[in-house]
Amino acid sequence: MSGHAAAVDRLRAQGYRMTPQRLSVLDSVAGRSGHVGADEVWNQVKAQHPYVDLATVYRTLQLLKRVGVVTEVVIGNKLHFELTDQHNRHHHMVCSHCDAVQTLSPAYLEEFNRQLRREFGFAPDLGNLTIGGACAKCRTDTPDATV
Amino acid sequence: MSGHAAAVDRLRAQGYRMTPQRLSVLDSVAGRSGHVGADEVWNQVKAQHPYVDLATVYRTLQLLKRVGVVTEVVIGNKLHFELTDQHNRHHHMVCSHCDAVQTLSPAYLEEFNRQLRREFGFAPDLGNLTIGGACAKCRTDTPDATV
DNA sequence: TTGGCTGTCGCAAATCTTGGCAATTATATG
DNA sequence: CATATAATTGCCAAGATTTGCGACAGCCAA
Repeated sequence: MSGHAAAVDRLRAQGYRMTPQRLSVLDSVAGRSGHVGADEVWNQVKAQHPYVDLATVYRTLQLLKRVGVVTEVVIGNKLHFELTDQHNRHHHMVCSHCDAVQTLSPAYLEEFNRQLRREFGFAPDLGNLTIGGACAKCRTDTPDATV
Repeated sequence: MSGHAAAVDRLRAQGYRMTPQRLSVLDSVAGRSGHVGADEVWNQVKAQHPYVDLATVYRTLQLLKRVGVVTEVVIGNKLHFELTDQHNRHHHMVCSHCDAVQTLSPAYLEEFNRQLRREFGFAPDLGNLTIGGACAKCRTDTPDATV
């Protein structure tokens, strides 16, 4: 729970408040090693605070994302969230056939990132990047990938 | 309209049928230079075939996407579609503040694409890539981008 | 302390998207 | 050209996510 002090600071710094509901949502996301869906979070949160509304969970997840505490990952067509880990940043490669997720080191995109900023003034939020495609196992029946 | 012969062939080749509804949806997407939302497509389709259901539009768009005739682009939290243009492939940079969309040449990602295949056996579907971030105009208040 | 300002919450309604199912229709075949 | 059959549609409803709103609580100024 002490690990949440940083999150509280981050909220405060931007004029937001830490509430029991938000703490509970944060706990839920932090309690998993991988990604969590909003519905899973809700279920866990309700165990502690049965009255919490699903809308609050969604709002909270978006808020935590906005202040950089959690990272959003699009898997299939559901949103998942994971704790933002400054020391182990990574992207995601999601197989569109089997929904398997692999992580990818940011090193692979550094040059790309620089180019976008230099040439377009566009600051990509690559903490948020999810690359769809076919994983090694599912490659067989996939037509030529487009670049 | 003659351009749709290719689309019909593509459907046929995979055992699908061409129907008036589908033709109408295709017309609607083809009639715009940029992206179209499902609701916009629906409105246009209804002008020709008033009885067409929105679900049919969604289903058709997904179908056309599956056979490679249209490309799906996630903008804000809505799905948009555009005609797949083999001769002018591009990616999208979407500003998460103002939802502005810029296109990006695939050239920027060729090396990245090769790397992913070589090192992970992962075939990214980069025809579908959408990069979130902050555009030049909205950059000011954005915290440091993460890579 | 008293107000007032602002952030939050729960609830309900709205928005976007997908799925089930019976009726309809495109297409190959005779 | 009529027929069989499997794909497709419309309609309905549910799922997933977002938004508007009234009520309430914390915090700062006077």
